[in-house]
Amino acid sequence: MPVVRFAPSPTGFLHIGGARTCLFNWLYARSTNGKFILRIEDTDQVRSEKKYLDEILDSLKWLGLDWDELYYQSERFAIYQEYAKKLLDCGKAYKDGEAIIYRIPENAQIKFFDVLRGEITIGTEQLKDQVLMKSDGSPAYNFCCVVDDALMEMTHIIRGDDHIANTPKQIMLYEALGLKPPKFVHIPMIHGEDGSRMSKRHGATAITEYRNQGYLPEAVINYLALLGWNPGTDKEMFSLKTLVKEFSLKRVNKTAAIFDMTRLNWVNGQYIKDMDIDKLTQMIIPVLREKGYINDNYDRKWLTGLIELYKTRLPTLAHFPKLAGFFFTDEIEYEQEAVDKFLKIDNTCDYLEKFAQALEKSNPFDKQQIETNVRVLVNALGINAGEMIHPVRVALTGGPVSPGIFEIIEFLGKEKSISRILKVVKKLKAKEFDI
RNA sequence: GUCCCCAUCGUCUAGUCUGGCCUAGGACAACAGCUUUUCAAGCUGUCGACAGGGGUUCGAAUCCCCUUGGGGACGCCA
Repeated sequence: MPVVRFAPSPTGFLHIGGARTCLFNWLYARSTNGKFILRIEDTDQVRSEKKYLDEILDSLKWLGLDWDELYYQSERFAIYQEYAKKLLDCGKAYKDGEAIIYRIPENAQIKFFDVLRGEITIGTEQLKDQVLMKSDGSPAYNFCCVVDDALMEMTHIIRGDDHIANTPKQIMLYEALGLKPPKFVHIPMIHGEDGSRMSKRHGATAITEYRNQGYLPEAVINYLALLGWNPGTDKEMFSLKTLVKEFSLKRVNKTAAIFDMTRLNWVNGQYIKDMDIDKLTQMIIPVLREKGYINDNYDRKWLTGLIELYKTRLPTLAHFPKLAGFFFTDEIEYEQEAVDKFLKIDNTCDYLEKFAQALEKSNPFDKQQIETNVRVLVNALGINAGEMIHPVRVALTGGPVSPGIFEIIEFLGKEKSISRILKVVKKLKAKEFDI
């Protein structure tokens, strides 16, 4: 039975690259009926923090990646000490103060087989003696990693290819301890736009940031899965469930991938567009609460309808309050450019007043009736509907872009729509828009 | 600097192992059109790549070598 692990260090947030490494391990385990172990590498007592641990665990749960067993290296120091002593006793390691150091054999070639890359060879002249146990009694990474991977009976180590250089060091320790090495699978890293390793300066790297920005876990998973893996078909929408069905290590590639936010946005938008409307509403409610746009008394049915209007326009959940904010506040910020283009036109005031009258007469106040009345008005005036609609849109929303104007008016309501239009007429007459 | 890894459209990639089906396919982006009250969505189309040079072969994106380019590792961090 395959056994794999993800081994984050709680010295920082769960990184987008770490999340993908975790995903590939998890997928391999779940697709092979194997075991997925989460091992917290908290050996650095100073830099490890509870808040990071909590954040990592939360992020994994949010992504839907569950684990079968959980270990903390900080609870296993005695084990590492014991194994270090073995190496000391047989002369393969020596003491330097309190520290225990592994002696690198001279003039040897270390070979190992990487599942993706084939055989990799490194001469031991490249390596320095390795610290096994530090002077403070804590184990060094390459050592406790080997001990744990062996004791936990890992069959495959799937990790970033930045670990290739660690592998020969670890291979030597397996051999020195008489333990059987697992198979190594070094997956490519995720890079930023400039082609270097993804880091903060490339933008958001922590999974929580994406969560806070309104990305859906399904979208993040889908996007990440296709970064370095592909199904060999044109299919590109994958749930965790379908990934489990189709994932294969054989289809993981060797080249680093550049993280493309634009594509993530597209994937996220696809999920939002196709999401169950009630579920989507449920997810947007907290976003609106946080903005102070709604409190406990809101019209759920109205809100659901409104979100329906916007769901094809949302790269992220956070875009909803940005795009539809004018429904929730009367303090409209008028974009100067839109004002200049659509409001500062000869007959605007007259048109707007007539439009308001047409709204007044709309009964019932729904988009069909509103449109009918407006079309009649437009015909009577002998103008194109657009000449009327564009100024109205700016008056109601403050900007030149929105969903269909008649829907907007229906959702805004008769009173608000009319008062906003008349307010703009007033402003125009008072020349308040002139700078 | 030393060692290691990698190399197909701007980006993610298919094709490479098992050479011919590749006048190199798909998706995102960009651009154009349809629709139309704007935007989005949707549909249609356009632009766009085998890093370079040598081999091997009847035939190379695919195999080999070199060059170049990019990345990573060289901690009592993980």
